[in-house]
Amino acid sequence: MARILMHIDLNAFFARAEELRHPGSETRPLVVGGRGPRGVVSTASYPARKLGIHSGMPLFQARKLAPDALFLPVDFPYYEMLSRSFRAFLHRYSSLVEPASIDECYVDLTKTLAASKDPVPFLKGIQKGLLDEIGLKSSIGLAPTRFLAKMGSDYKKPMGITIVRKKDIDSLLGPLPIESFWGIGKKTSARLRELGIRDIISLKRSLLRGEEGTLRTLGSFAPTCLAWLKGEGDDQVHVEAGDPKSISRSITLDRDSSDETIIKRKLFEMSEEIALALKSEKKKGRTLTVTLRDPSFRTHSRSSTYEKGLSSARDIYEKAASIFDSTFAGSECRLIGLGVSSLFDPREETVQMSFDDYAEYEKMDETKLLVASFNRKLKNGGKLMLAREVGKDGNK
DNA sequence: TCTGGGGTCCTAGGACCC
DNA sequence: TCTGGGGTCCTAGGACCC
Repeated sequence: MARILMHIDLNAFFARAEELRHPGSETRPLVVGGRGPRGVVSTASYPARKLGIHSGMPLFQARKLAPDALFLPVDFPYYEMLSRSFRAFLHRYSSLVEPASIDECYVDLTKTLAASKDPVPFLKGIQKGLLDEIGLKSSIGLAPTRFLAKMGSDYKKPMGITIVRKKDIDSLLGPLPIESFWGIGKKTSARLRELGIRDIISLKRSLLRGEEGTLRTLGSFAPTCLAWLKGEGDDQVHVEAGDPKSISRSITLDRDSSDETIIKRKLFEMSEEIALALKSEKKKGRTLTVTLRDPSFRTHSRSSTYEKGLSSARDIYEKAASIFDSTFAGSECRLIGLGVSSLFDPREETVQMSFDDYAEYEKMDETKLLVASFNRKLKNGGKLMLAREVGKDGNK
């Protein structure tokens, strides 16, 4: 049976959050942005957007466009708090709520709305509740798949409600510019435009015809795009947050530098933060990557993998410094970054086979050998067991 | 005074193994 | 001896999203 999914997006979330604690600011342009001489706009309020200010724009440009706007620094802990209220609010309507980012959620409303002929009043109730109780503005998409629900919530902002039924895909989404397709960004849309594909319906037609250029441009994404535009594809809402795949920190220096003491101090600070984050996730990381952005904005990275994994700030820093010394020493640096990936849970790690283990291994029957070979492949993900062994070990 | 920061996923080439 | 063919892991870079 078709599912009924809602995607709900908080409109200009950071800017709205600041309006709530700066009474009287709602009618004037408000810009939330980073610090320092190289800061960029994080979120612009709607009045600020009217002046041409948008996310990612350097702050000095935004100041030129709107010298009288209210410029405020990003305050993540405050937005996180509002985001928690937002999610708690949604849980009143469904137990199946999946946060997609700090300001958006997917909600499975199949049970709630299956019998409903007109879901609009229900959705308006959600919007009104959010606005009255928390002060947040939202837009909503309702559809049978995640992609269509997401496209729906983007269709009309702020405070929009868009229902994307399978039969309405072409008429509703067809005329939208190719840039608005979720997953197709600047580079790909520019290439598609060169092929004459300017809107979503021409993309769909081109995919249906199997045109070479389009298939080549989209690569492995092509079949997914076509499925999405047919109303197929992912319709699952995942309640449990997945484990992180990587943890990283980076900092853009106020001005370019090749000063080793400055850069190494940054590496050290980032090592400490990463170690802390790893600890709270109860993870270790096997691969360490040092990233450097040069003054011409080109990004370079060097990574190294350590079989036993890294977790302490000291280990991370020592390895990071050695990677830096061997490849980037003396380089002029705009941004320095550090990250760990190939994360694993050390408690689930299978141990190196000892000689005794090996003797045991020799005596195993064929099924056990198969299990053992699986376990060797499951490098960082737990351990496969024979059913009859499960009880023996206590749990899992 | 151009262009933040934290993520995910994909690609392509090389090493290594069977 | 003109050159196999998977499969997996690692690395570097890129596209994209919020």
